[in-house]
Parts: sequence; structure tokens; C-alpha cells
Amino acid sequence: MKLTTKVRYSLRFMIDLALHVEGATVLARDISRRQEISEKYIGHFVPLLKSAGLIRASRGARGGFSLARPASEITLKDIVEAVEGPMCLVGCVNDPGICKRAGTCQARDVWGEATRAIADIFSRYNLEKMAEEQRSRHTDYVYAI
Amino acid sequence: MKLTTKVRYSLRFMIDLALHVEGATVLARDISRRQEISEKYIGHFVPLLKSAGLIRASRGARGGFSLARPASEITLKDIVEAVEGPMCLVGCVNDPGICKRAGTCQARDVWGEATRAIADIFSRYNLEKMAEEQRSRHTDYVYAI
DNA sequence: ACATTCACTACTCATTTAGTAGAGAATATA
DNA sequence: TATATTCTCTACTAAATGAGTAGTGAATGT
Repeated sequence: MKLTTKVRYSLRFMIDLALHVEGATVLARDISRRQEISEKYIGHFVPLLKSAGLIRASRGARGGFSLARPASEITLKDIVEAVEGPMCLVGCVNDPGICKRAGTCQARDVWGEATRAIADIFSRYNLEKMAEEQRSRHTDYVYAI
Repeated sequence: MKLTTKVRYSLRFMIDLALHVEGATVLARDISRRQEISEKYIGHFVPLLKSAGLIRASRGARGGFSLARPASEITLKDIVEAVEGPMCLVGCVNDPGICKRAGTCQARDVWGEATRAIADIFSRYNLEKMAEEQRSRHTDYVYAI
């Protein structure tokens, strides 16, 4: 039941981006500094967020990242699936062929239902609200003091 | 978001046990055969189910396993936590000390809420119902035919 | 042309997962 | 009490995954 570092960082990246993108783009370097995530490591998961259509990237001077659609239309589920692939508690749920018991196994049904319930929970969190709540902490989302 | 083999097998073990324990005890060997899980591997997770107070074990002739309380009072959450420890999507939720940003991080709040929501879902599944639904498949929960 | 910025591949190291193997401890029963 | 039976514990192994660094390459605004 543990999420990977990539997913954790991706959420922080997205919240930070949503908070600082206002008309302009945001540099990986700046998010790296604020979030204390190495630029190199950011380079690993950010292309996944881009391929999933959550952010846009541009290179060169004045380059950087921006959201590909309104923050209100980006959910936690989108972010998790962008980085880890389709949500699924056990392999046989999405891919019955890997276990010959799939057709008769009640446990598989349970995991399937639970997976859908969790996906539903994750899809109820949207980036706009998460960023707003981060802002309301009045910390600028930078560790300091 | 993937569960371990131990948890998957533990659920199948518990469902099988609930289906076959009727007055008597059930042997690991029999569950091993029906579920196609090696006896050796069963020996790895079953002591965890026992320490968590979900099953009872006795050794020697007429030994075997039984439920430590009514199936209706054993939940999926009990089983998952018995084998993997307290449910928790990211470490900082249960253990804020591991990250200095814990106090101001909205992402942490999100993971905390989501963890509680998932735990709630898991606690709604009880073993009695899962076993009943397995039985109603009329397969005796053995791969065969 | 060039500095800037993201993108991609390769590599490393530690940890976790998924087992097997074998000896040891408990116990009902003859 | 001897013994077959059954669970329990520790050690070990191999493969996969996780977490990250490093270096090069490709795009782009000025």
C-alpha cells in the first residue's frame, strides 16, 4: 500500500506548478529548489506527466512548464495514473489471462471492486482545490522559517 | 498501487479457511492443494494472520487452522494490515518525523485523507460475505473441471 | 550563433519480493 | 512415553523494483 517516490514528487510538482504558473511558464529549476527535489530526478517523472497530457513543456529561453488544461480538470487519479500506469491493486483484475483461476476467484472480484472504489476516491481530488488549500496555509509551499 | 503476493494469498487462504472450517480445523496442506500455494510459502504469511488474532493454529495430529473469531467480524482491512502492517499510502502520514515539510505540505494531507478513505472501504468487506459469494459460484473454490 | 531548457539513455546501489530448504517445537494418540 | 504429524522459525537465494546520478542530445527564443 505504499506509493512510489515518483508519485509523491509528481503531486508536489503539480501543486507547485499550479500555484506558480500565472500567465508565464515555470522552470523545473525553480520547482526543484522550492520542493527540494533534484532537477535530475524531476527529469524522470515530468515527461510522464507530459505524455499523459497534464502539462505542456517548452524548451530554450522562456521555456518551462505549464498546465495543459485547467487545474480544476486535473485529478489525483490523472496524476497517479500518468506516473504509475492504470490503477489496479492486483494484476489479474486488468489482465485475467495471467491467472487461470481468474474466472472463479472471489478474491479477484473483491480486488476489482476495491480498485474501482479507490480510483473513484482519487478522481474526486482536483488540482485546483489542492493548490488552493496549499495556498491557504500561507507558507508559499516553501519550507523555511 | 500493487498489493504483494502475500496479501493476495492471505485473502485466498482466509476465504478457503472460512469455507472449509466447520467444527473441525483445516490443514495448511489442504489449503495449499486447493489454492495451489506451496506449503512453504503459506508458512510465511500464516503466522502473521495468527499474531494479528485472525486465526488459531494447533499442531500435531488433528492440528490445523481455524478462525479466531466469527467470519463476519474479520474484514479485508484486518487481513491486509495483518500481513503488511498499518495501511498508509506514504510514510509521512503515520510518521511525520521522516519529512521536515510534513507540517506545511498539502500533499501529505491529501494522502492522509485518501488513506483513511481506502481503509474505510477495506473495512466494509467482511470474510463471511466474501466466503458466501465464493460459495455461490458453485466451484468449491478449486480450479478444476 | 548561442545560452538556455527540457528529454533521453545508461548506469549504479540498496531494498524488497517471492520464493526454497531445513531444522526445530508442540501435540494428539496409540 | 514414543511417534507421526503439523505448525514455526531462521537462513539463504535470485530476480525485480526503487531511487537516484551522470552525461549527452535535441529544441528554441533572442
